[in-house]
Amino acid sequence: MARLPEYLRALHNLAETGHETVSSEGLANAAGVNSAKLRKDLSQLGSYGTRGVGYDVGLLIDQIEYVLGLTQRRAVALVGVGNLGHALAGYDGFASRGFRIAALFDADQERVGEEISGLVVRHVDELPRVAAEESIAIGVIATPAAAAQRVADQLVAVGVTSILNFAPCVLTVPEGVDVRKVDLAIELQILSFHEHRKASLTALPATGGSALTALSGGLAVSEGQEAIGT
Amino acid sequence: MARLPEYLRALHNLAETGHETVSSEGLANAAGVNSAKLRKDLSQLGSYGTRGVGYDVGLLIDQIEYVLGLTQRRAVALVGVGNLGHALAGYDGFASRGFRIAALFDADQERVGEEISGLVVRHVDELPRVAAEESIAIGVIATPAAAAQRVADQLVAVGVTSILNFAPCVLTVPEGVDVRKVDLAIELQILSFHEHRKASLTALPATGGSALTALSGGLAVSEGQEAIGT
DNA sequence: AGGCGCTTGTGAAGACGTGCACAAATCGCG
DNA sequence: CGCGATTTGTGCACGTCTTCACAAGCGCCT
Repeated sequence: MARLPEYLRALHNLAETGHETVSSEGLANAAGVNSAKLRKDLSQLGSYGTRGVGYDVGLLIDQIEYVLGLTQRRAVALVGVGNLGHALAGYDGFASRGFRIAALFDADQERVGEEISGLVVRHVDELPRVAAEESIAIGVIATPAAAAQRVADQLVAVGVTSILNFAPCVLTVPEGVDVRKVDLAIELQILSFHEHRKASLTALPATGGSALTALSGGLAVSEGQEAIGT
Repeated sequence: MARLPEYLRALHNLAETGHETVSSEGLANAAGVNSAKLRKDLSQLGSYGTRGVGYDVGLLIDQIEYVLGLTQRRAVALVGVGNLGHALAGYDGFASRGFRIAALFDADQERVGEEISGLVVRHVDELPRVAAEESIAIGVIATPAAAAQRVADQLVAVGVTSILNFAPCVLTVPEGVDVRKVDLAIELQILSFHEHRKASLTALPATGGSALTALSGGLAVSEGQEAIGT
């Protein structure tokens, strides 16, 4: 599931603070989910918990890392070293969690040759040559939307089957290629929606008839992380 | 729903290319979703389509922007101008889609005073004063994980009720505060999982008995955007 | 005016995820 | 060795989301 990485992060935290075992309740709190859900998720991996005790932290980390395919350090190619690409190239969270940025590309000759945190930016047309040397598993697109589809095609052409897309557009890829999209503006717009909803609710606390407030009420329950705590 | 912003983006694209109306089929393709799903989503807003013709692009844009609360340009406070924060501060996708970065903060005195794309970085302790001047609607946390919870508390204290968290940790906030989390490393790990799955499937195409491959098969269907096209 | 093609809006069925509640299992202690 | 405390693993029910399929409605052409 998509929650496994979150569990893994929480487990690493626990391991660093010296915990040998965790109960599902404890891990669920650390990961921000329901304990029953967590148990169900972990039971899918094969049971690695001991009743009455909990889960062995180290063993569980190994298991999840194996399932996620993190036993091998995958090489990532990053295309587009603009504002965002720059930040991604320097983001140490990638290296510390099982990935290695293997190459940087851009279409702008101005940027080719620039060195960013130890890597030299190459022209995107050199992608086939570099891919032949290194086995690129994942491509990251941090270009403007207009260039994203072309870059995706180029990545697919050199054998990349997983793409992380930061450009605000939908990509068309052949079957068997996985695309995940991260759109920063969309995240803000979703928050804006909730703001708008909250403002409407406080403004008209009693009236609940309009389509808008009905919609808002229905959507409130789909919120991911809200009001955990105190 | 969380899909509305995606529809909005697609609609803006269509408007720029001169389209006056769209069919649900056309818009669904542009947004990468099923057409029935799109119709159901839009019907929740109140019916703004004409049978036999389609949806009026301009009208639909206005409607969605209203529902998302984008009629007012919301002020965003960004805390943490490290690698990622720097990029976010300069990201023009925010400004072009209804948001205004109102202030930049950091806890590091080294960074305070630095100017990034027209804004001066202030110390995070000045947050209350700035919040009193400008009505901050949304806070963005781009700090290391260790500092995130403290920053979240500070944001909540000055009245922020929506937070976008880029730090790899779960935040505890009071009821009524919405938190959305974006973790770049997790996105890569999910892709890695799919890579691992694909590799396992090609390696052992016939054997389907292990818990691992069973898990993988079940997860394949939960993929968001896969194999649109050709 | 009438019919035809196209598109929306929606009812119903199915798949899916979620959470409760409890049985099974393990450890520690007397 | 037995008992109680604790925790996992899971059957079951519920609500939600998704998808198909089709009736209702609209415009255009004759």
